[in-house]
Amino acid sequence: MNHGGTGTISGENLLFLTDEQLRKGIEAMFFAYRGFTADPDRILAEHGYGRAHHRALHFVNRTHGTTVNNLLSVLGVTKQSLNRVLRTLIEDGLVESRVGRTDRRERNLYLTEAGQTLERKLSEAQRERMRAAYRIAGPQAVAGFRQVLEAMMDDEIRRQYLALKERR
Amino acid sequence: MNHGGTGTISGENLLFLTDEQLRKGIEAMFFAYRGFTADPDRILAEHGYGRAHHRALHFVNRTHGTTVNNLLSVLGVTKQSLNRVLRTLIEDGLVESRVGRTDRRERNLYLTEAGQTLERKLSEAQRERMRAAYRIAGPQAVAGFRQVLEAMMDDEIRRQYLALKERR
DNA sequence: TTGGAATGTCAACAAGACTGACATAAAATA
DNA sequence: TATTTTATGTCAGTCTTGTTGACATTCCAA
Repeated sequence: MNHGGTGTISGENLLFLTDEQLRKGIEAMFFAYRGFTADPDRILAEHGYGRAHHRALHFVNRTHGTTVNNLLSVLGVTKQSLNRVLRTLIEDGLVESRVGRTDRRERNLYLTEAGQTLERKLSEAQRERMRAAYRIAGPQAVAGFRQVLEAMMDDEIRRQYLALKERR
Repeated sequence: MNHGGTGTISGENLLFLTDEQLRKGIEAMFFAYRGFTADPDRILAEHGYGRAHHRALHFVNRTHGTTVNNLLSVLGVTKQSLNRVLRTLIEDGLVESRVGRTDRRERNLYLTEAGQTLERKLSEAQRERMRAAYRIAGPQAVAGFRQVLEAMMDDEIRRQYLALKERR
């Protein structure tokens, strides 16, 4: 059985990919994702919302005026599922849905003042944890973190992620 | 507005932590987790199972003879929720539940042959994606990846993760 | 020996995902 | 112009997986 060190000397590239190393990565991903969502989850619960609402708020804020269809492909859920979430957010006055100018079938989505307030609160909590993790791990680790995550995405999703990443 | 480079020169440690950088990390985490679960999800669906079953199989395999209580704290769900999943796995002959020897209130959990077969199939699919991502990103990136993930966990969870990590 | 604590099971419910069917309005096209 | 396609929304029903509450069993310590 190979040792499991994370040496950087070339030649270890093969030894490196043991099932043990991979398993650790898998478990780290599982446990870290729990931490990743923990803080927003607490805030959402206070408001009677769930993770689905957070995702919608995040991406509406991210791309002001996005259409429902656009949001669907980013979130990777069905329109029925998204619609339920979106409807409550609109009813509660956090999201505004305007009929499209050029194509009146479309709905352009925007956050209201209240929506922006909640979104900021959620993302600030999530950023704070990410910031702490980044500080502990250091710049070089962060670069590696993002590289591995990007390589882990499905091709189609990575395309969307990269397009989104460059915006603004 | 600061530039967003991931430079390694010391002194950039502060510039580095812009909201933009943090947001990219957050979105990368979100999209990557989808990829992370995609392959097992497909296999599970064929068998009529969900992610909860995968998690149970993984950790029962990981720590043979573990108790229900032990599993609960690792998985972070209620015992009732876990019990439903566990019951179907036992009924389907993938998991065996033996009354504890020293404490007969406890149940010790084991994978059967069939359980091991499915677990291997699932973890092999997940490892394969992780392996591909690791290969693309390189050894140094992987080290950083794990460092950031570990820093992102809740303290209690990290404690469990590290204890689990050292096993075997 | 008895009452509390630990462990596990059963029942009922809720959130949020899914599919399928269908309605409406608008755009695109034949 | 008539027809088809597209974008969106809604209703109904199902499934997974989380929740709480109630309860049975077992162990241990007062």
